[in-house]
Amino acid sequence: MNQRPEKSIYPELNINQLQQIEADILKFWKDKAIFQKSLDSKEPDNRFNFYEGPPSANGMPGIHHVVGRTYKDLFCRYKSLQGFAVPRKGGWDTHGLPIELQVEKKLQITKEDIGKKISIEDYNQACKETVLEFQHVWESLTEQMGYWLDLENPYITYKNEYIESVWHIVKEIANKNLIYRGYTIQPYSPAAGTGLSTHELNQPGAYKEVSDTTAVACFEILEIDKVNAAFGISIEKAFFLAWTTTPWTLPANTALALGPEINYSIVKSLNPYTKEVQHYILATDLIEQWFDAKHLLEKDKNLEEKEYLVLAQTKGKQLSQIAYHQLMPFEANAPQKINGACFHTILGQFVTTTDGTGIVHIAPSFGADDRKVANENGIGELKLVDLSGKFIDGLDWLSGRYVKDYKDEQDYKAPDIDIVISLKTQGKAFNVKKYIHSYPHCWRTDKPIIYYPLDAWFIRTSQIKSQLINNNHKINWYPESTGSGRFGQWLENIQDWNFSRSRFWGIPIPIWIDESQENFMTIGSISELKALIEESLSSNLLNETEKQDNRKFLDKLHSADIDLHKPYIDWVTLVQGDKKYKRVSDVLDVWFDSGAMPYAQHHYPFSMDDANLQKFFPADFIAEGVDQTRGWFYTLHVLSTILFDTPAYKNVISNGLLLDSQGEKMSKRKGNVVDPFKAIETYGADSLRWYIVSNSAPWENIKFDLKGVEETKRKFFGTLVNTYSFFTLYANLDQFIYEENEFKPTHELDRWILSKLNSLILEVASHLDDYDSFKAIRAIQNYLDRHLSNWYVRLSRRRFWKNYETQDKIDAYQTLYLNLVTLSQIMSPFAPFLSDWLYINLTKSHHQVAKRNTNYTLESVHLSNYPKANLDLIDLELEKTVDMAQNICSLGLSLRKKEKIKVRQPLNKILIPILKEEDEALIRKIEALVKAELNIKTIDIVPPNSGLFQKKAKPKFKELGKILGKDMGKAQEIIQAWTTEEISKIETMSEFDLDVNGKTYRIHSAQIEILTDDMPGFTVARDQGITIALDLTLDQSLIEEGIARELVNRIQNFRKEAQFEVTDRINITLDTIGNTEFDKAIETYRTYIMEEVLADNLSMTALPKDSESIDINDIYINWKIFKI
RNA sequence: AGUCUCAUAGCUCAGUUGGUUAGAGCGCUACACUGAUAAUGUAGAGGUCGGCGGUUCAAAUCCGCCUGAGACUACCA
Repeated sequence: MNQRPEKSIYPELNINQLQQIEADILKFWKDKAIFQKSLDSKEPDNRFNFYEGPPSANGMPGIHHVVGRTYKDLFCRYKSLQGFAVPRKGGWDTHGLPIELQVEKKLQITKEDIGKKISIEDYNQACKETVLEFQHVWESLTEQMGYWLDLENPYITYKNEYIESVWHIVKEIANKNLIYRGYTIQPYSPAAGTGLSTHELNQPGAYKEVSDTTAVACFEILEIDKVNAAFGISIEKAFFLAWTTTPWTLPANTALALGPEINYSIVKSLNPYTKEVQHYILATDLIEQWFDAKHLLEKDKNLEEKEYLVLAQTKGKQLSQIAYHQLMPFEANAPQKINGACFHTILGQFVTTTDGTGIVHIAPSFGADDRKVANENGIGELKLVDLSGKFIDGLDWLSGRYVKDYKDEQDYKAPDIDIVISLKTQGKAFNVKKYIHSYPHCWRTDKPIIYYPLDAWFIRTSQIKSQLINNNHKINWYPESTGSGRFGQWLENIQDWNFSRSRFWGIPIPIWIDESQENFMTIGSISELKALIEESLSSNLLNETEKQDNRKFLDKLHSADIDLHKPYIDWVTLVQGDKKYKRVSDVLDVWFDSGAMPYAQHHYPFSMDDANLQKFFPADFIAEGVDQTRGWFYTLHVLSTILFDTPAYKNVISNGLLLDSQGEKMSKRKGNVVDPFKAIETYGADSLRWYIVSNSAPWENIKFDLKGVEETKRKFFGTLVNTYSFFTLYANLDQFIYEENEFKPTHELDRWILSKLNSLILEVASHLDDYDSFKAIRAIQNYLDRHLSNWYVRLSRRRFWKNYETQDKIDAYQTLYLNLVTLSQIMSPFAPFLSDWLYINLTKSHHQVAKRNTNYTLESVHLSNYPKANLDLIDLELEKTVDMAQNICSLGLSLRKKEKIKVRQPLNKILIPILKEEDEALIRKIEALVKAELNIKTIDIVPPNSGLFQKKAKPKFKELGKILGKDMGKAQEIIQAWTTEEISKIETMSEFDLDVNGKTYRIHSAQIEILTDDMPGFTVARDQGITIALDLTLDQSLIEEGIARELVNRIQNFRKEAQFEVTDRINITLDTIGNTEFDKAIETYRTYIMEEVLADNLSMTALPKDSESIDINDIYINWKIFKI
């Protein structure tokens, strides 16, 4: 062995250094602008476009953000390695409700205070300051986790350029006549005077258990003939029964809905309040809900109280379009006030018989479902409650009363009560009772909400449904099911997109509407706005204030501090023709902001023309959480379909969610959140990333457990560090430097691991091309752990120990080096830090000797090219053979274990029976390996027909199943019962007849699988078709060799404990205390022992009794060992 | 309520187009190995593949229903 050199070529590496390495590499990337170089070094038109879904930086990032970003970074780095330029512009989502709510909380105000206690200007300023409050934290996480993203020039959605692009898009959509004004039924809080988002409704505690008055109302039928016809009866008067938990909506009733396939009965009974005999229609299944079955009569008679009779039954579809009398007619809800048909029955699939009467009271302005079914049937609607929650004028005794107690009035009486009393006295109520149910409440006022029609702007997405679906088919979804299922289903049932929000902090909708509320115009750019303002100023339609405001805005436009947000934009009043246009005060849905990102991030079309945009559009790849399906994924898709009729992205991963180790969603409330910074600090970003990716496929949920990260670090990175350390230990001693051009491996192990390596290169690439990072990373793990470390290195160790330069040793170095460098490249998308460290430190030495610029002389692994598989080096036959060797060794070791014979004790031979002559050559190839690994002298191969072992046969089910069909089971029994002789006979034939259940089948021998079984007289082990037997007899020479090996082992342990250097030489004195067997063993193996332990002298002398002693197979000897 | 996903060892997960001993890692137990050593090997215990039914010669795998977990959307008259 060479002397330890002064300088190491390859620095040492320890598992505890990983965090320091990450910090060093980060600094290196920054100092040398490696990210920028990775973009610049590629052919600019060979682009792989990635879109970053903008996070909002108004809060701390969580560990789940690391998950999505790991996948984003992984595939971008991989594509970069493959030679693509992968621009990755960062972005920040800056608008939206969560931010507004956060600011309201911070300022301790509510929405109503905005514009009163605080000016919109100040409010929006506060939002702007809040929204990027945590930007530096996000940037620091991005950096620390190794997510390469252009943070220098991010797109920010509140910037004027961004807003202008969005305006352009809104105008484009308007130009296609896809924008209209309408209203939506939204949760509305009369107490707070504001609409609520579903998000607010989902606040904990928003749903409360309340006790409400419910009523079953009786709607008297007008067209009784139709009822008689449908039931085949003849009566004069009948009622539909409909149940409601909100009697106050009954004046607004305009229709009744029945289920087409539901059975309805007509029941004769007394009205419980008026005691009149009447006929009622309700769902058959629900009769017993309202009538006591024990009072059911078989035959008609004079009805007593509670008694009832079922006259006839029919399907709901027979009862459609039947007119009824209005339940509660007033002036304000007279038919002429209704903008459509009214007071007849309609059919709705949503009607169920789970509760109520199977007939649903429809008040279209107070329920989304109601409105939908009403629209479909041309039913009109009534808005009988104003925005403060009061009944409007024209409703007699109801007018002016609050629907619910919004004001905490002293003597408040719910209109519900008066309504049901009124119905009772008129014989229009069948049942009235209290009912406890959960109902949404306003989280600010604690008052019940109502569903109320509010003005809103829509994009006619339903009109472009087929385009949307068609374009969705062009997208590769990972997993596929999200695209066809969740997203596809959503598109199939698409509703028009309500893209307006009556909030303040958002992109102002660039729409101006005239006083009639019928005409509107859309502004698509700042210059257009400017021109129109100037034009409007010359019109005499504007009053002085309006002109002043316009001028004020114009001044702002000309100055540098122009801000397109509210309130400034609301100053603008426009004139066109003879009409004055005021701006719609709403802002855009934030999802519109992010969906516009492909265009707005480039300030398209103002700073980038169409031709250039096409270079960055559509995205080749995006990745976000599955919860974005109806968020970002959707709005990207809608906008690109409208603008260019193409998808906005070609490949999309919808990654799963991050749950805690119990499978529960992480939330601050539960206190089960994991701090990403802490995780990175403790285990390193590489370990964290590796854990995430190797845990499951990207689209599966992850049950996150820090213990798993630790295990990853220990298992994978520990093994990697060990393998590298092994290499450097000897490579430094021998001053090894890789020579790339002259390498022709000859050693079986070298050829094998290189074959494995090249197979790995192909396998990883093919999985990553499928966006299956999980399979890719598992392949890498398997290769490193099972093949490179635990087989190649373990078996090759002796080759590195050799004392002199041989071709074999150089080959071993070359092979291991090649594996390590290639591995650093393959794993670089997954573990960008350590892989770069490895690459840099392994290739540094190579830079000087390299004759040209190659894949191994680059500044960083991330600038290198994905290794090209050398197909010539892939030898599947060899890979299979080594698999067999591993198998044999494992079997051999298990036999030794069973027989309690240490591996250090050499044994004479093992026996391996083979079924085909050609297998012998295979085994001979790996003979040396197996012999060394199992510490045996020879391998005896037992030829097929030696009669020494038994055979077993098994049908090949896949092939024979088709032929034998039902007889398969019986055939299996027959075949497995065959004796060794019968099997041997079958083997000589290519085909034979098999009788099963009286039928004869012609079967090929190849359709039978033959296995080796027992070897009588030997202890055998069997697995995967291989059987081995171990010869356990020990002779004197084997025992002596065993002693020598034990001694070497003890001396090596001593050297280690005494912390001798690997190269230190020693002197040994031994005293066997008269044990002649030991004396003889040591004499025989003297040279072997001295070589193994680097001893210059080995003397056998008596030592003092109190000398250090050592135990070998329960025999004690004394020794003395010196370092020279 | 609708749409979708998931359910395999104590834990985290594999299991290709259905094919006969259902695998790996962790953890546990025992033994071994050890000049890569906070590493490693071998072995053991641990599974009616969520339940029921169906298709098939053959089901963890395909189909139906149910149960449980989760996501999104909507909302209960």
